[in-house]
Amino acid sequence: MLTNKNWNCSMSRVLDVVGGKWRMNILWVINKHKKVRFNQLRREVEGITTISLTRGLDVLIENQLIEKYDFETIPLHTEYELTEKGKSLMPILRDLNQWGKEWLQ
Amino acid sequence: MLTNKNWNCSMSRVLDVVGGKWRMNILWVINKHKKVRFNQLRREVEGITTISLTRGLDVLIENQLIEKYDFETIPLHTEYELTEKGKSLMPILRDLNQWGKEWLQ
DNA sequence: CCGAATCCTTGTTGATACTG
DNA sequence: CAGTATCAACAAGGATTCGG
Repeated sequence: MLTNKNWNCSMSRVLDVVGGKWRMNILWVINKHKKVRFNQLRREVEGITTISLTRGLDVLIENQLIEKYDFETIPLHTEYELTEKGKSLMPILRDLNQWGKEWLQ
Repeated sequence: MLTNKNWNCSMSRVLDVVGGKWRMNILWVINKHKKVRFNQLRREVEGITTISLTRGLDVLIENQLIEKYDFETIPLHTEYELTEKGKSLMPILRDLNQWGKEWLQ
């Protein structure tokens, strides 16, 4: 998404990680539940499709904001959970959300 | 960009406004100068082209985060400045930037 | 149940050239 | 100086189908 490395602030990297259409919302819902399974996530992030959810989770895992736990059972069972890094972003997400409520009706 | 209206938080609208590739950086530079002209902005937002700058400014003006002042002289002279709404976002941008520095090397 | 693979549509960004 | 017009390239998102 973003490639320019010469900026004088870290905003570009931040948006690389959480700037997509769904990613902040995915984080939001995971945070609400602490641990959450794939299909529950899909139900609660309203409007998301399985592929967008998969891609969003992939990016968040790559950047270590969340962790995936794979129980190798049949049927499959996976859980997603915030890492410390992910948790450290939540206060800012709350502020952003609050700002949106106050200023964007 | 974003169209889903049913989310249980305002994140989607926030990203509509400031989620683009350059927009937070444009805000950042405008804030640094208080008032700034087009070409100065283009020089300081490193890597941006005139068209991307124009588009970014348009979105920010539409959403009333910045204001444009047009001095109808020859040669042309314009200035951009943050509105109260734009200023109200700056603390959060600072936090995001700081988070990026701490967690994304 | 939890996804991956494929194919397709749309949105975003950019290069270049040009204008009042 | 401060943009616009046009065209091109690519990334993001989505529908559907398939598999362990």
